[in-house]
Amino acid sequence: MEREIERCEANHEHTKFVEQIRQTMPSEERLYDLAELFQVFSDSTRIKILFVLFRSEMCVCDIANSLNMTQSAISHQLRHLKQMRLVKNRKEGKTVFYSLADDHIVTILGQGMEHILE
Amino acid sequence: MEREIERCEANHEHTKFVEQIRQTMPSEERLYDLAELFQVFSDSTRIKILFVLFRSEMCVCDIANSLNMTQSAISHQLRHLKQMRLVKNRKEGKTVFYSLADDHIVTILGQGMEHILE
DNA sequence: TGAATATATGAATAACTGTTCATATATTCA
DNA sequence: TGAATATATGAACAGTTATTCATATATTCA
Repeated sequence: MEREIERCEANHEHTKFVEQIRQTMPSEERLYDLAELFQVFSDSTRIKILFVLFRSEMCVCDIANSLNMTQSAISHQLRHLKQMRLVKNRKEGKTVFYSLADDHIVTILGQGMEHILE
Repeated sequence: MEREIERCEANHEHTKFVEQIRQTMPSEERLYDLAELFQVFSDSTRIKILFVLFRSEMCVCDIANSLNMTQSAISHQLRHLKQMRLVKNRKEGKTVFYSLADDHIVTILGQGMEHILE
């Protein structure tokens, strides 16, 4: 798709093109939510947790052991993951089992992995 | 130094699992790279830039105008996007045109958008 | 050449984030 | 009951980050 090249000179703030972009851009709120979602993927501890849960549901203690980290650190991160609806949990006695919430997670991680391996 | 493994009742049943997970997990380096990639998606300014470039290539000045931000702020962010190979650029005289680097970006943003709209 | 323009970048700062530590809550079972 | 266990959470601290400001670099053109 070819496009006419616009020169950067004073007063292009109101060019048609810039106006179009401003109008077709998702709302500030959605863009913020989107950034917030990816923010959850932006920490290697949280990514590790997701990889672990990709295999099967697991309790907090086992996640911590698998990743060689403290229960507290994992619990804090699970909180973020849950808030962003990337994981869900179920309680069984004293134990809380976490699992992946939906399929977007696998796709997103997969695409990310493809990108960095290119 | 290896941390002491914390015991929980559930853990007794899953010790073998924990070992398996440790072995099938991607390397620390890859997990770190993956987190770093998503970190780039985790700021709404950078997401806005990607949305703008999704439409067509564009010079720094026009991106700044479209988003109503300073040239400096945009330039700093484009640097991050370029470092992570999410955008590429070409120079034409004084002007530098940026564009999306590959298709993973569209997929990742699309999946993210689907997730938050659910 | 020098003025004008487009972009890049270093430093500073305010805001944010992940982990640890201490402790709270919730559940089981003796 | 109370002890033991699993998880959650508030506060603090160290490290990171996005923007601004000032300025540098690069290019065009008169």
